[in-house]
Amino acid sequence: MVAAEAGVTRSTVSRALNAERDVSAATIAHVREVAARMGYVPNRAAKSLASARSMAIALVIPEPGVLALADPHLVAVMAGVSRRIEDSDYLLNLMVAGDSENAKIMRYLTSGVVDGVLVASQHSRHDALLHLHDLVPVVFSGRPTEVTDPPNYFIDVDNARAASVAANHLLSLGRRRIATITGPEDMAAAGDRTDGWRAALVAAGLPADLVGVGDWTALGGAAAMRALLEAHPDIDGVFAANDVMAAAAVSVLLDAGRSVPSDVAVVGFDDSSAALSARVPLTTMSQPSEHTGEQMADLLLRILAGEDVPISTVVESHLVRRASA
Amino acid sequence: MVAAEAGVTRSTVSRALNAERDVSAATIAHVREVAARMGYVPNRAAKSLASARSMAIALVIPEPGVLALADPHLVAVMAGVSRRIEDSDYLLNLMVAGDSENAKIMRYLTSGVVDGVLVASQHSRHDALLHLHDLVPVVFSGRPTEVTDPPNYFIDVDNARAASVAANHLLSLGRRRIATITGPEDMAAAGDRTDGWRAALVAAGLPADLVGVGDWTALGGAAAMRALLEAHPDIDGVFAANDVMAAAAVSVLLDAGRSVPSDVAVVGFDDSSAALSARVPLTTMSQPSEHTGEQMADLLLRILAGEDVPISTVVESHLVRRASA
DNA sequence: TTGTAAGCGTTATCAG
DNA sequence: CTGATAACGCTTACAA
Repeated sequence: MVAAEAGVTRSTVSRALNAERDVSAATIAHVREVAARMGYVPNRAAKSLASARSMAIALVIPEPGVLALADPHLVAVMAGVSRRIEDSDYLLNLMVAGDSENAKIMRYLTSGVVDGVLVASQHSRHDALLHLHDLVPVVFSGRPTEVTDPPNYFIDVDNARAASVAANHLLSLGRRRIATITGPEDMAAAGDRTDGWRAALVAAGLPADLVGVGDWTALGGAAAMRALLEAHPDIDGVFAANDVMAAAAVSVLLDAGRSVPSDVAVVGFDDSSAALSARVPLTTMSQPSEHTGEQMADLLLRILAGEDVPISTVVESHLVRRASA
Repeated sequence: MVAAEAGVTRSTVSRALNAERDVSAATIAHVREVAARMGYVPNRAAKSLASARSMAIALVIPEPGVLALADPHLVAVMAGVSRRIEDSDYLLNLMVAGDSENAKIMRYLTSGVVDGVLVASQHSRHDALLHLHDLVPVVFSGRPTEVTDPPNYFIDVDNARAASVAANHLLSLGRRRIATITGPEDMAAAGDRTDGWRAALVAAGLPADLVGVGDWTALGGAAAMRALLEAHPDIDGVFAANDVMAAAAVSVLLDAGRSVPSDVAVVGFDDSSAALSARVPLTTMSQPSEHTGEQMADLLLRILAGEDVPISTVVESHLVRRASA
């Protein structure tokens, strides 16, 4: 460590640069001055090897790149995480994990380069992530697909309840043939929303038979809507599990000559930017996406600091009325 | 290293796990079997400290989080990078760098945790990145704002030429009051596009006075369009420096009662997803965004492998005609 | 408050 | 082909 040319030993330099304690103020100032002048940057690998901490946190998005980043909810979660981590001492590593490189990522996450892991949007096919917490603290956004023995920390809305609220709103509008466009079947949040929608219809004495499986994307949502409409032209209400699919559904409906909301009322989920840029502004279930991200980061930071935190945190969701329903 | 319990020394384990050479096939098989059984994951910090390589690459997006991820061009670049890196031995670290944490990021990039850096969307206010290549190989997407002494590697379209093509297309449509909505003034690509637009108008003997400054975002594009329209109601053509702003401009025009393209013709840039989801499908200058990402990654990988590569790589752009012009 | 010295978990050099 | 042994650059008791 060349900075020892400041007239002191490496230990002192280390202390001056990090601890701020057990060193005289004068030494601190001097060492820092010299370090700055020499453009010294501590080697992070050596640092974490010696201290057994990396001061880095990984945010894992287990989705093929492009897909994930087209989802405003996920992007907002990322922004929240990023903001909260920024003003901590930790550094954020964003990893968009396509299916292929899952093993690679797992190896990375367990190799000691990160002190904690944040997982957004977990699918059941990525169940390795569920057991990652044996080796490093993990916080999920969205209920994990499986309850593990030491349970996983997570932040989520009450998806089933929120979906029921959405379905009930459509019912209160007098709709009787209410379909749902779901998220991917291997995600807990998606399943919960479908369950909530079904419960509301059943409670109203209606059959819950109109289900189109989507995948959060506009393409998937449009395809589901088209199939639904063709098989059941009498549809008069749609609850889509996110705004992106809802917006796509609105497009399909309009193109098919139906008016929204008079012929078919549509409710989305997320209250994301997609809700406002849809051809008909969407009525939707709000979800504090960015706040969720901040909460995830905050929780992890606290776990890392040794605090005790609750396993699950429920964030609020409520109906936001706009033009589509 | 517990795996030494396989009956050999650490050295042999290391060789068996990495090199595949200087070890007998039998030993390799045995060691790997034991390692797998024990769930052994090499410590990455120790590894890079000893080998002086991290096998990681950083992709830096020097934009405040949300902004960047709302830009389909950037997202596509990211996807391309990600794809190319995935099937290399390197690991990708995505860092969205808000203004605040610039120093933090610079320290990270120079601390030896990454072997190379990819920079998307560089602004002149982030000029520290321009000199990063003294310490670690760097490849930019988009011409850097400044020519440094050892020059920086970059991939870009010929922005000025492409902008001229766009402006000339509007001219060929008989438009005479052609405005431009620019990108942020501190980005080279944005400036080049404005220059190209200006050159075309001047060559046609027209004044190039209608300039609205945008920032790549829908909000910025809409604001610029509104201001332009108010100050110059006679506008009959608009060249927006990206599709997102072009789409926003179309919205503003329609809401102001102008029809597109009859009253005002609009040309965008990128040929991104935004071009198709605009209220009037956009005529735009294509840019192979995802390919650009792949090229960036490829170039860096080759530099890392010790190959000689060209400083600048120009990718193709051409006019894509749709409804808006 | 500062120095000394022992690691941290790997790779790499050099013998054997 | 394999085993010792010395780094890698830093932190951290433990002494001084």
